[in-house]
Amino acid sequence: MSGKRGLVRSGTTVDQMVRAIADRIVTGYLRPGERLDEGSLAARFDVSRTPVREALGQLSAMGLVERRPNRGAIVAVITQEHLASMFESMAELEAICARFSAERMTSAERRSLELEHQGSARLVQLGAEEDYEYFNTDFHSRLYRGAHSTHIHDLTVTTRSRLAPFRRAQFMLPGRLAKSWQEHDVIVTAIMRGDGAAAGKAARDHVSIVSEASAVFAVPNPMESRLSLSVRR
Amino acid sequence: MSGKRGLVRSGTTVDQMVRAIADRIVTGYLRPGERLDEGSLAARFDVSRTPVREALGQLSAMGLVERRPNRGAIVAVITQEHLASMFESMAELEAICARFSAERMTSAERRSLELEHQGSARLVQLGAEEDYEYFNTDFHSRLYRGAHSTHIHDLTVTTRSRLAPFRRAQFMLPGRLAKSWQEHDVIVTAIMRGDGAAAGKAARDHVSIVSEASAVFAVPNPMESRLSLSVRR
DNA sequence: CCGAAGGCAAGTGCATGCACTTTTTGACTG
DNA sequence: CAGTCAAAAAGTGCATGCACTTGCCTTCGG
Repeated sequence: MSGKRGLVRSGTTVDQMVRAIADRIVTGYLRPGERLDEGSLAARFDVSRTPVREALGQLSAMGLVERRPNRGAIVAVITQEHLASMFESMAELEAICARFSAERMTSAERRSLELEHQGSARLVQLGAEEDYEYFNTDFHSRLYRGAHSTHIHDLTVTTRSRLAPFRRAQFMLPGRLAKSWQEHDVIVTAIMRGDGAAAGKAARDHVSIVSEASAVFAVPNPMESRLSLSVRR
Repeated sequence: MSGKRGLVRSGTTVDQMVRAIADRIVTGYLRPGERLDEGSLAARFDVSRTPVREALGQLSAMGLVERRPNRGAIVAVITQEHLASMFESMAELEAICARFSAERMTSAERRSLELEHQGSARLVQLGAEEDYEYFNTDFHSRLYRGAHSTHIHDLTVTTRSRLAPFRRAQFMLPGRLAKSWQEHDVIVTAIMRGDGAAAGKAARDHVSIVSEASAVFAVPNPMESRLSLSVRR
């Protein structure tokens, strides 16, 4: 090995590669359809191709990249249809989490949720988009954890991360912050009074609205992004 | 390479390994906690360690195996708690599929579902456990597909496969076949009349019952299965 | 007889190399 | 000048090798 790795964090090299690549995909730095060349990635991270290959395999198992035998890997291309399906699933998963949260959250969790939610009102007034986005992620995480079910939690988190590249679009819409807060408010209120059905419905509606906002920005046709990559080279 | 592989089916070597190992885990041939030695697996399938490692990585990403850095891989050990969480998720996912099926199945799908379901009554009368199990898998697959949502379908299928090792126990209970058929019947009836809510509830209840039946057979403590492996060597 | 230290065997983690497949390129032909 | 074909280039798939880590077992001091 050529000494210590460049950007070491923790875990094995493969784990680091998985995180590094997943990060770049989820944040949109690597675009759907973009070619993932083993050699280049290996050079880029200063490792051999072996761990890169393993990382790509795992990412492919997670659905973040697509692997065509003998023809390399690309960042997973998501069709309009599949995207809709993922948002739909997300809405259902959030609904489940909200419902369970309403039924199962400890009083400490409830207090904390409400407190944070009320605090976020300030961010809306200030129009602090970025801070609100940060809070928003936290808010949803609380719901996932509040369901007190590790597997539901995992399914939801994974689905959410796969949707991440498509969510960024939503905040470009005017008045989005206030709207989002209102929707959160309905969810929180339902949870506070232990009304699972209402919390579930509110959460589902919340996601559905985000979904509609994002759909507009989705890639209409896989071909497009596939073409764009040749430019990059 | 040492000529053609022993048990070739299709795809790359790694894919075959993933399927082969996943199969052995899901069917219970490999037991939770059992050691997965790279060298032995490589010898067993007559490949080098490289594809075995990749396969284990992917299986770990899928949650079927657990990898401890520098300390090898074992078949994922599922705690009582996590198992409960998975059954719970499964119930919710099945509920979603049933609800969507009730709302979205084409008339051809409905007809076919009902036909197959009615046909399975014979298997119950005959007490054909194995055949019924085969039909049962098919029945549920129809519901998953009937939801017309690829992502929900995927989530459900993966969760189901992870639960597979724990489901085998259910048919040991007497009168299980008739009970299962009755439960299916409620689901089918609700789907036929397009009643999503009823179909969802029925499907959820159906899984919950299986869950209770299986829980009894689950490993009470991870330690136990971890110990059993040393015997096998 | 118990426990710590050290060495050994087994096994993992990654780099490298070679065979094979796909893609590209460029000369040649109709 | 477009189309075809072959050879080179690029890139993937797997095997092999070596360094390192872990767990075990021996050995020695207490």
